[in-house]
Amino acid sequence: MQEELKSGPYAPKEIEAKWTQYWFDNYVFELEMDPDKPRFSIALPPPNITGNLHMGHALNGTLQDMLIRLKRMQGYNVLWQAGTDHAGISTQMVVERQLRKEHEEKMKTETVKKPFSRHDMGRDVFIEHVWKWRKQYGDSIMNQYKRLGVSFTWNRIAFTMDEEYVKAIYRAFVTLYKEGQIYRGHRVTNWCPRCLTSLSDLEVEHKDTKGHLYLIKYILEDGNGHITVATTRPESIFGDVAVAVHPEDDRYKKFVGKKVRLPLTDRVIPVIADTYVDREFGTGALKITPAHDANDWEVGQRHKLESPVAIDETGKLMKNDLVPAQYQGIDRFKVREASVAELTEKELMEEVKDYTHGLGHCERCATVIEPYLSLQWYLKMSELAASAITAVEEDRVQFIPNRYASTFLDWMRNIRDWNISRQLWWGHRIPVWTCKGCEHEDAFEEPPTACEKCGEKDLVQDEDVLDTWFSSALWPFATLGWPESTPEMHFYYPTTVLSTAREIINLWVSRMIFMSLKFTKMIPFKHVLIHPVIQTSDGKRMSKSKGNAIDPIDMIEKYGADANRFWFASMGVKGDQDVRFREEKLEEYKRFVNKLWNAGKLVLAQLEGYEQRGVDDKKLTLADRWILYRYNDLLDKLQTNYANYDFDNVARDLYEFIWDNFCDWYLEIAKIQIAKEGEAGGETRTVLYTVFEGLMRALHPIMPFVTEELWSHLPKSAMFAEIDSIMFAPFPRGDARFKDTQAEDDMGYLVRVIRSIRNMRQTFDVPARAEAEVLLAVTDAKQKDLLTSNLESIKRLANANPVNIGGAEVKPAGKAASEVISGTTVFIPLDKLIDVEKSREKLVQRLTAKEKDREKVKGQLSNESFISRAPKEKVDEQKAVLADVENQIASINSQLEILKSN
RNA sequence: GGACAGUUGGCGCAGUUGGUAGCGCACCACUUUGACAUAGUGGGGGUCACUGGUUCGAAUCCAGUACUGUCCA
Repeated sequence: MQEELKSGPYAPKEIEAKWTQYWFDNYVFELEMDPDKPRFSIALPPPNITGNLHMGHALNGTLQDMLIRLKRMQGYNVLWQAGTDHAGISTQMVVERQLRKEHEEKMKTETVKKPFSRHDMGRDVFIEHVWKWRKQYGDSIMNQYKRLGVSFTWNRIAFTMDEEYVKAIYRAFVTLYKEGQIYRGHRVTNWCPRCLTSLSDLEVEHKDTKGHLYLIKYILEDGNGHITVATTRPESIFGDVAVAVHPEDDRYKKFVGKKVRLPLTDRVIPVIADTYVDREFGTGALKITPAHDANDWEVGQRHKLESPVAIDETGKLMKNDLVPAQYQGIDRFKVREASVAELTEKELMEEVKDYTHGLGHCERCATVIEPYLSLQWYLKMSELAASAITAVEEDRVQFIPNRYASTFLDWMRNIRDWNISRQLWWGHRIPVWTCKGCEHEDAFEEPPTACEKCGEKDLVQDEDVLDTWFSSALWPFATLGWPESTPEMHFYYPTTVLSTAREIINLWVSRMIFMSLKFTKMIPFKHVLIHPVIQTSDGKRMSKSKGNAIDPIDMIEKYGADANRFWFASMGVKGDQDVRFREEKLEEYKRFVNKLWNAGKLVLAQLEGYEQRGVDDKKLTLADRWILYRYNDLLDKLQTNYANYDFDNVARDLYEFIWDNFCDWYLEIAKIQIAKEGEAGGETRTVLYTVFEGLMRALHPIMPFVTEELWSHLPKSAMFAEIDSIMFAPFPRGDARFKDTQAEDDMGYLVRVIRSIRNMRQTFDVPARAEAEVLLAVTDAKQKDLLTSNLESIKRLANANPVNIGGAEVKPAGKAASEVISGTTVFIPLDKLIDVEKSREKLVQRLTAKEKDREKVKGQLSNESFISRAPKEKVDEQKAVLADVENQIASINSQLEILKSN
């Protein structure tokens, strides 16, 4: 890989393609299990096979990759288990849509007349089609991940429908079934009339929807008046079995036990009392429709009422005795309109109020959920939830940020039994068979050939499939081969950290915790990182349907993977719950990568023919000592910040070090030093090498491509002889030997002197190209020494020449601008001063600001309580500040004087 | 309705034990010197949402209010 380093600006596309190819060609993503090494493992939240890489994936992928690359470099054996999820509903919808389209094409040309139905096609044929689709498109998201540069353990990509994975699911199901934890129940569930399946509570999205509250009169059977019932769903009236009031509601007490006539039909139903009724809501009287409302169903059970179904699974009114003929087979929303008209006409509608309420929608297709009475499989939650609650309460599983632990706990403590069945074909079919002979029912890991009880061969398998989340709940251990006792399982389980979005805490994280505790007796991961959600630049949720989603692949094309990754890192884990996407940020980090690239070119040019050796402390200049100190300080901070998952600080510290310290100051001074050292060479090139080479390794987890490219061109010491990629080079650590706060102070002084000269030059409009004459009056011997030994730097970085250093008596003959820096007076003679007015304005402005500062500090120092009660060091500090401000004011004033006399 | 967050220069954000408010973009001025104009240098710009409290001292701690957002019901 040693062709020439490309000249010109950084070109991410080529370099990314080159190294991706290299990494795959060199099998760098294979699993290693060295018993002597520490372990680190992450299970990637498996993306949906129908999905494309979105911002959330890219952000989460970057954060995990940073950890994986860091740990790999720190000598850990790492496993990053990636793969995809079969996504029952989504995939079935996508394939059905495709098949329907093909079918409709056929309808145009052929004699086919009937519209598409998967039922006509048959279950087996349909599933074959889904598999075909999965083979063709199911891995596209994994390929998109490659563009981001993630270092998955690529040879272990898993899928929730893999043969081995399926075994885990059936083992889990059968175990729970045999323990009586899984049961079949007749319940009102969330039903999607479009997807024709039940959904769990979490797959229902509550959206505030404008609707109406209808106040409908239910006439008493005996003709003596009526009860007005409030409802949002008049079309469900045909499924009513009672009117319920609160037992202590004085308005309605007298009606309890009487009967009312159901409007629009002749049926007579009782008035019952139940504390479930909220007296404040509507009129305080509720219609009870057990088959179409989960709460009503509970009321119905308590009062031993029937549960007649009035709306079918497609959302149309039933064709039965309950429903008047004109409404039978008509869609629920049409019937709502029509029945409202009819009620109004018959003067049974007392009032229609505008009413906004949270209405459940199918998460996948946005259809309004129809609560529907049906037979479903449930997993009991009380026992499983208890174990997960304990694990989090005892901090065995920790959330980061910690506040999400309570989100988790609140949900777990109020959890209801989990509906795990879906009326779909794509997924893991429920492994329960019923004997046609004796009706004996049981669950099996392998399909049974004959009834255990009566020997009958004709057995029928349940039609439903399992909720996709049931299978993903096993992800961290099923991917490692459970229930088999595999070496991978022993080596890498429990995983170290799970990184995901907060919206998935209940849906997935909690379920992995209790499933893992149940089946492996271990927690699935120690830490749960919750990362922010990326919104649009105006703070809206990105969604494909709204068309406002940003495609991360487009952004990688435009700005490069490294720039994108750096932005993701800077968003980190903490901070705002929501992060707004702004393309300008990518622009900024693209420039940052380019800056690094150019710095790299300079460093590499200087290191031509350089042979690596250790730093000789005795030969170091101030700038050398300073940059080594800063560099090692950076490494220490990286250590801490990575340990705390403070990705944003990791990114910020690197950015500041590279741009502000290394490029702006050290590189500029290094050029001067190298020119001076000549061919013989001093320590500059060693320092340059030490810092830059280490920096590449320190930066690699965030920006794998540019660092790999630059590092590959650096001369290597023997230590790296066997290492063919920076990703296996050791992550650098701080070295206490380079801690040098004296260098920090001295360099700070030097920088301030240089800045003072630059500032005065521009204040007094000294042309940028002209060298300015500078006089430095310095009394302190050490300062004098510092200035003398760094004279070249001052000259070059402030474009000053000649620079004369003298004692307190030094003073320019003519007029001069001056400023006092830590006791040193900086003079610039101003014989050829250009624009007096402009300079005066600048000085006056600065004076005003300084005077404001002075008043502030003076006020503080004249406050007696401050003097007496604040710590002495703080008081002294403020006194020093005042003296400094006074000095600066005097200096500005004297400069104004100079202008006056000009 | 419940819970949790956020509110700092035009925009996006840092600010970890309370002690003269920082960064990036944008803006103004100067500079195309041999890593980089995707750059360098200098500069302007904020009573830290509001109210009250604790303290010698509050962006920082406490209470309340307003607005924004997320999750749950």
